[in-house]
Amino acid sequence: MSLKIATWNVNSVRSRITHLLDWLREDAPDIVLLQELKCTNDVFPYMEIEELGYNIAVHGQKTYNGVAILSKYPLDEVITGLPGDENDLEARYIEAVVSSPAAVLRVASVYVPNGSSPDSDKFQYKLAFLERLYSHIKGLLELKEILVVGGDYNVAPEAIDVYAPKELDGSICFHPLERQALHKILHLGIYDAFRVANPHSQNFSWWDYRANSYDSGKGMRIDHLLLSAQAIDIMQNCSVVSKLRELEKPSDHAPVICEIK
DNA sequence: ATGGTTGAACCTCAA
Repeated sequence: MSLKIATWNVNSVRSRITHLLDWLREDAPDIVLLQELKCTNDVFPYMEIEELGYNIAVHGQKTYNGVAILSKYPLDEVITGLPGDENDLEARYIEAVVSSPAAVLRVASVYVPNGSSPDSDKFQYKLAFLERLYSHIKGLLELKEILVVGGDYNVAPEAIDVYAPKELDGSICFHPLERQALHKILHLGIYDAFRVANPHSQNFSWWDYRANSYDSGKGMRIDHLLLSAQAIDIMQNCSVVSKLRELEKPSDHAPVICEIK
């Protein structure tokens, strides 16, 4: 008995619904963490996804952001919004407990702010968000559960995770301050599933729509599945589902998927 | 390449 858990920034769930349904049928992930729904809860395409056997928890927002959890097993204890700032109303975090026959686990879907440019206010919001995520994950890890915090972190952890590390050093998604903030989260003792499963592979999860980036291999690995010790120790594999970036009208992100025993 | 593309909603913003 194993569980497939994936994260995917869909860049509008309504624009990507055909790709999403085809992929759910083909790869049959048990749990999917979605980001950038770009819609409110009332227009989320519940019916088509439920027909494939998924339970759904959505934290939507008009136009921007929006996160969801799809699960073949029941979802309980749903939390929406990242704790730590009651003035932050952006829909960038949802968490739930999944009860599968094999195990009970806690999962979260997170959409870290892009940050725009390192000299902008949005970058300060990104750093503050990562600090709040640090505090929240610190608390979750004390529960000593099987925990998966997956999403679009908008940060590439290491040089191998970007196409041109020297050229990109200091630019958005690869600035020392945001990398430090992500490393601080990892140093709590939560593990980057892709890097644990593939210590030396260069596989990106996002490619800019512009300048033919996908075909020229200019991407970054900014989508991550972070697993607690209880989860990483039973992980079997982790990979990027690049084929979804090759379809007509793709998301600019490809899913990342792992399997736990 | 101070460009380039995409999506949502409005003709601009965020990514």
